[in-house]
Amino acid sequence: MSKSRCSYHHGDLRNALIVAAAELIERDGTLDFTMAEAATRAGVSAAAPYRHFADKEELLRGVRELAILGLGHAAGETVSEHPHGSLEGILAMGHMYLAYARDKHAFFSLMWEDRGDIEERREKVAEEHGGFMVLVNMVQAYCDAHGNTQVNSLHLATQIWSMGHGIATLEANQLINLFDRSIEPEALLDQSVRTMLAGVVGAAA
Amino acid sequence: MSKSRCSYHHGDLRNALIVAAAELIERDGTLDFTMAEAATRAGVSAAAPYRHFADKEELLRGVRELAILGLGHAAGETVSEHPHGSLEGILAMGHMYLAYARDKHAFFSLMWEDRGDIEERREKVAEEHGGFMVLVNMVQAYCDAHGNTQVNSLHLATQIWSMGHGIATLEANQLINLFDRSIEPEALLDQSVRTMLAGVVGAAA
DNA sequence: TTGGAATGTTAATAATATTTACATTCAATG
DNA sequence: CATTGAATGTAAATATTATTAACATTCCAA
Repeated sequence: MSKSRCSYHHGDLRNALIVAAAELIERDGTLDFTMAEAATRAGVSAAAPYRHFADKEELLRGVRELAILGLGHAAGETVSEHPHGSLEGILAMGHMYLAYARDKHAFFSLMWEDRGDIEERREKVAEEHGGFMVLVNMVQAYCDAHGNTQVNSLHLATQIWSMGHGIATLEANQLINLFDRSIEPEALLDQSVRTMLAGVVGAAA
Repeated sequence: MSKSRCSYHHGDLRNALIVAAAELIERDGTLDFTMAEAATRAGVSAAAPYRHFADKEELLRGVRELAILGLGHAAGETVSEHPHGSLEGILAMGHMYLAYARDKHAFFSLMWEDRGDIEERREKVAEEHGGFMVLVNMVQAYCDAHGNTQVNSLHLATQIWSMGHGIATLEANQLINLFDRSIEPEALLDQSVRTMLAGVVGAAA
C-alpha cells in the first residue's frame, strides 16, 4: 500500500519481483534469469524473494499472470479499433496474437505452458482469460451480423483460437515455413480464418 | 560399431545416453532429468556424457531428433492403415498427432521448441520431418481424388498441420476446454479439418 | 508501548552442470 | 607385433544457482 519505506521494507516487493523477472525475460528472451538477479533488480537481497514466492516456479506463475493480463488488454485494444462484428476485427485479432507470439516469444510460451497448477488456473479462468471472451464476443457478433443464430460461438471461437495458436506457436519457433519459405504466416492465418467462418456462416470474403 | 566391450569403453554411448534420457523424460514427464542419472542409467560415470555432448542442451537435441523420427514413423503407420487419398486417413493423422501430444507431452513440446539450433534444423528438414511430407502427400492425393488440381497442397497441409498443432498444444496443456468443458478435442479437430478441406476442395463430408 | 507477524539480511547448504587431470583402450602405422 | 596418438572413461574438483537457516528490523494491532 505504502511507497517504498525507510529502505528496509520494500513495500511492494511481490509485484516488484514479478516486474523485475519480466524485464529479465524480455531482455534475454528466456526464462532462465536467476532469482538473485531479479532480487537485485528489485533492490533486495537474494533471499528476500522467498518471503513472497515458495520457489522460482511460483514467481514464474506470477509473471505468467501478468503476461496473460497484458495479452487480454491487447485484445481489448484490438477489438475497439474495428467495427463491431466485422471480419476485419477478427483478422486483426489474429495478427495481434501472431505479433505477440513473435515479439514476446518467451512470454508467449510461458503463458500457455502447464506449470503444474492446472486446477488453480481453472479457477481463475474468468479473471485471467478475458482475452478469449473478447474473441468469443466478436465471433458471436459476426454470426449475428450474418444472420446465423445456430452457431455455437464458443466452439467456433475455440476453433479460431486453435488455428491462430497453432500458426503462432509454429511461427514463434520458426517452423511454419520450414518446408516452404514462401509461406506468410499472416496470410495463411487470414485465409484459414475466412475458411473457418465461411464453413459455418457462409461466404466470408 | 562393436558391442559393449570389456567394460571400459561402452561402444555406443552416444545413443545409449539419448535412450537413457528419453526413458527418464518418459518416466517423469519433464525434461529435468540430471546428466548424472542419465549417465548412470547408461552405465557410465557422470562426466562421460561430455565426451559426446557439449552440454545438456545438446543431449536434449539428440533426444528431440529421436522423438521427431518416432512421430514420423507413427505418421507412416497411420497413412498405411487408410485408403490412399481418403478423408478418413487425414482425420486419423490428426488423431494420432493429438494422441501423441497428450500421451507424450514432454516429447511433444521438446520436439517443436526452439533450442537455439534453428539453422541446423533447417538443414535437416528433409531427413527429420518426413512426417509432414506424409501429410502433404495425403492432402495432395485427396485433392486429386476430388478433381482439384489448383490447390497448393503444401499450403493446405500447412494449414491443417497448424490447426492440429494448435489443438494438440492447447489440449496437452489442458487449456482447450478451459472455458467449455464439453469440448471434445478430436471432434473439434475433425470438424475443423473437414471445414478446411471443404473450403478449398468442395464438400468434404 | 509492546510483542508477535512480516519482511529483510547475511551466511550456510544442496543440487547440478561442467571442467580438470589422469587412466584405459582402440586402431592405424612402421 | 609393438608403439603411439586419438578416443573415451573415471574420479575429484569447480561454479552456478536455488533454497534454507539463523538472525535483524519494522509494522501493527491490542
